[in-house]
Amino acid sequence: MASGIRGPDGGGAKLIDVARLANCSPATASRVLNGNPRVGQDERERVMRAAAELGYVPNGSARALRSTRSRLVGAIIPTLDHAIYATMVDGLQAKLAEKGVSVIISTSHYDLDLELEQTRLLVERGAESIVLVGSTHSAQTMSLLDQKQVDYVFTYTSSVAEAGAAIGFDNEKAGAAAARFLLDLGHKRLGMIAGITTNNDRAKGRLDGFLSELAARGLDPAAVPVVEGAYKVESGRQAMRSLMDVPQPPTAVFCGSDILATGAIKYCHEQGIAVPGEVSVVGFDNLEIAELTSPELTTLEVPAREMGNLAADYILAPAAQKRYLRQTELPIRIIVRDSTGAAPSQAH
Amino acid sequence: MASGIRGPDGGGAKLIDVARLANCSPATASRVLNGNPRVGQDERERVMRAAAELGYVPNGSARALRSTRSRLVGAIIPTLDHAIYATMVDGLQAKLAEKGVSVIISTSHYDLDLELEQTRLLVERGAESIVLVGSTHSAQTMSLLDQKQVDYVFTYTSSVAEAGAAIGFDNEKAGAAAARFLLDLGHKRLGMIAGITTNNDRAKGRLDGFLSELAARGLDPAAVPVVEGAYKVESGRQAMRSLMDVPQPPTAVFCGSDILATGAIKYCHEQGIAVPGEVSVVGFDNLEIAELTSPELTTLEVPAREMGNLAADYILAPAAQKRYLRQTELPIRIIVRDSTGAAPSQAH
DNA sequence: CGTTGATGAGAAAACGTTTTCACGACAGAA
DNA sequence: TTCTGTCGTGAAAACGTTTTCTCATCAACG
Repeated sequence: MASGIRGPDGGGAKLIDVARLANCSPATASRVLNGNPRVGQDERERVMRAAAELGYVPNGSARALRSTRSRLVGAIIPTLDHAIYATMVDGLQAKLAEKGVSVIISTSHYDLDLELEQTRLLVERGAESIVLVGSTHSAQTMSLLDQKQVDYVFTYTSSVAEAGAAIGFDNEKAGAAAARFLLDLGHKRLGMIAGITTNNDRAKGRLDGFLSELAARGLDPAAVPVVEGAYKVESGRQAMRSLMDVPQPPTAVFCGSDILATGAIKYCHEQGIAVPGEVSVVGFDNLEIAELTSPELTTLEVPAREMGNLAADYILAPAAQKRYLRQTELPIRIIVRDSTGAAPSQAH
Repeated sequence: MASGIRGPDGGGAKLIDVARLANCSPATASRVLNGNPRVGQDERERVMRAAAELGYVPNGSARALRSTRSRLVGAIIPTLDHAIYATMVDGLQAKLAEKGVSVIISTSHYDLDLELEQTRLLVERGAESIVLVGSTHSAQTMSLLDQKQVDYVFTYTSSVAEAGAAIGFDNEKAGAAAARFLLDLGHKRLGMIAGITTNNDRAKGRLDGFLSELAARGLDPAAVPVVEGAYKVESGRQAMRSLMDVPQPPTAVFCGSDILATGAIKYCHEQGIAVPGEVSVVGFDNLEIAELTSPELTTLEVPAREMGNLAADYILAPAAQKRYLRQTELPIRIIVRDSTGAAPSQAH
């Protein structure tokens, strides 16, 4: 009881215990542990040894409180159940972990009010930056971030806000690229299975880009059948049915996600509709499953991991460099496989 | 400059600002905001109004420091790139978020030393509980958790440590169930494509369970061909080749993951090997892709989301109840689809 | 030899909460 | 009336760091 020093068994040695054992002040111990160079060689070694001996683990809350740097980043994504988001977070986390920054994750389920709540919680936790998906967010969310001076990054989009960054791609260009690809194959009757566009600028962008490219090529966008569906195989299947079960079905269908495309192809199999013989199908995302369907899926590649990596780079960049990184538009490649082909010659 | 109160524009109103505006002490303001009932109705309302007006967001670091409760949980998984883990985390996060608890995520890439490092970081951040995958962890990791009194939960396993909890299933039983299923179909020549078993008690358990069930049924486990592969489609494909490209190939192959099984089936397609005509294939996980292969995949269902949910329940449970929840073994269902069938009649 | 500047170290304040303690008011019991 | 107990409130300590001062010491310089 004589000594106030808690042993390694005590549940938690504190900085002052390290200092005592190293025979120096807490200030010096702190400097050593934070790599501050203004400290002598012998002190440094004594402190390091003491810290190791006590199994010292700093208290992050105290550190964050005093230094106002939490080394915490928040990420709010719609769901982890979709590989496209999980992979982005994986890339984000991997890059940040290298620099000792941790990621708090939360899911919004495409609900902007929930997103606001999650944002508030992340700000409360001291997140220094927050990664968001897309560019559509509630005004309150944005003003909260603004007010609390929390840096933020939009992903999966290239449209940047006044502040913050956008690391992603242009969904409209992507939709247009899909249209162009199918038109160049000679298709005249096109359709689209889009993701739910409500509060989802990515799904909306792909749809808009697709339709305006068709318009630019002289087709009437109003005549193009469009069905929206949640990102589930089954909704892709049903959407395909409503698209195909008409007198003059489309000869090419662009899907806002590989999941939807997979469902669409599944429906074709069931109905004996030849892909790409009767109908070409284009997906979006280039998930692992795109290589598993038969025929293998033509799709647009989304650089999910790369967005995560680049978001991390932006977050870690010194303030001076941020302005050069804040708007990063990644190219979208089209991966041509076997689910697309030339338009069938007029059958009807 | 007269007032010390920072407006909502100031970047951050503090508790004392709220108190001033509400004309009370910080102590009272704190009590109100934490739902402490011992405070008058009128005070309560004044504080709530003041907090709302200032857009007050508490400082989590200060709160955690003083109260020693961070409301933070850590999760260390091998990778987010595998749906089985991403879904578990999704389930975990969803349940915890309901109670205002945040999840810090980090990935170990199946490396126990990396895991130790991540653990240290999570402890430093003040994580009150840590969710781990499997039951194989470095001694240092376990002693660190023990020493710092951090509660922990193993998942994807049913083997519990001295302390902490295990929420999962018995991988050996699962492997045995797969063996039994195939044996009952009349198969005599079995093979297995396992995940990498190094440092992976789940992969090892499935393999062990599979082999010992075969032994129990009179087959020689040493004669059963086993190939290990990383959880990639391509390694499943290659593994299947080395299994099938022999004089007397197995008539049934158990794969430690649907990903591997998918690769196996892909190889069979390429080689014109009939599934399940010539060889039956069983997967593991019941991923979404199990319904997308042709034939659709027979597989063992892993309750990933449920494990996440139950881990959250355990973490949130009051200490008194924890002992009843700490060992939860979930049943493993076998989902019979079309990739399995009776053993072919002797051909050779 | 006195002055200056750089260097290494410690004392103490500060970060923004929560919590303990103490106190006054007020109600009910004696 | 006086005592006892409950209730609502505030003052101040405490949480474990980092950071700002301040102060020696010592080398270099004029």
